Amino acid sequence: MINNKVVFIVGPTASGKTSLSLEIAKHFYGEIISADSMQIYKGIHIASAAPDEDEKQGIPHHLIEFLEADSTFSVADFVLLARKKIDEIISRGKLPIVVGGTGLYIDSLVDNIEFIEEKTDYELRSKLEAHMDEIGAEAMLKELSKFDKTASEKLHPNNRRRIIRAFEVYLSTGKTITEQNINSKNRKADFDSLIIGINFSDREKLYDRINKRVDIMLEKGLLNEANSTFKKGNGNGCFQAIGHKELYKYFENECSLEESVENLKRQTRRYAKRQITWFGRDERINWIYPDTQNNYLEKAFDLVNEFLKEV
RNA sequence: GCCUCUGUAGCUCAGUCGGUAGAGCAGGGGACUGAAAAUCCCCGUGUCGUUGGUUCGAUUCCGACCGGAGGCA
Repeated sequence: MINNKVVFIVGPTASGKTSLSLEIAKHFYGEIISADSMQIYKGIHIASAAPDEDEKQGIPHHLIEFLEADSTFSVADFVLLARKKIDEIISRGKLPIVVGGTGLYIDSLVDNIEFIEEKTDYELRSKLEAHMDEIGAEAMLKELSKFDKTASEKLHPNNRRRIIRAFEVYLSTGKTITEQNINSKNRKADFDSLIIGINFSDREKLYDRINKRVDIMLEKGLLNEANSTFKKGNGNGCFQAIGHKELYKYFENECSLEESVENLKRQTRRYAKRQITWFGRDERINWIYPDTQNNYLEKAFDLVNEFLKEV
């Protein structure tokens, strides 16, 4: 009987996911699949904290730095690619380890969310954006309520992006986003998941790590890297990444380097907080705390061992 | 040493003609199904420097003391 088992490692940025995943990969004969919406891109190596060749320690890494900077990408693309990688790794008799901080990607994979065939229609999207600019978000919500009351009641008028998405789905498929969301959960994943979460009991410790990591990024040449994307960004793809856009203000002489760096650190801290909120609601996650458990690595190994023993 | 200004939320500061106080930033909580490192929502109790006095009642008025800034010698 073939065991279809996948280990997930999640947690906020700078919590130590990469090094934990390497330890587990070495110990359990695994390969790593990144579930990170920014590490997929080329050109932001430092800002996205993608592992260097020597950091990878010979462990195969997948879905890292393979997309051009301005390429569009979506959760649906991620799930498709990650599924393929999981199957490949299992067929090689190795353990797939999915590592990342993008909660939406992780959940969609774990819960086997089935996305519809239709690709994103960017033309339709910009038309809808223009339409919203004209008539306003409130009016759009009212229109939405005519065909999808559930969605319209859940959406806040300021959340323009999601209102537009609700229209996109309806106009391109004829089904409401509410229906689609229900249909997307018809089948469970055909693999078993163990989710390990890393977090710090003391948030300040995590924030310290974030601040220090940004300093290290600067030493590694973050300014040069950011300068190479400066003025190329169209707000899509990797240009949304925290790490470059905060420095643009400095390049434009709108603030000092120090202010830019402080802002960059703050944005990263806030991002970590959002990640903690996202993962916090998932009761399947087995949390480990490096700052208060000095045997946290053993604990993680135990979790994986037990998981692999299960039939 | 004397004079003036100042001490209110983690920070910068409002304010109360005496009825125990509120903004911005920081921070916290939450949502999340094709842009997700994105997008969006909600949240302000603090010995009003300390201590005496006046008062029914003081953070607010008066005195002293202790910090801070400036001026005169």
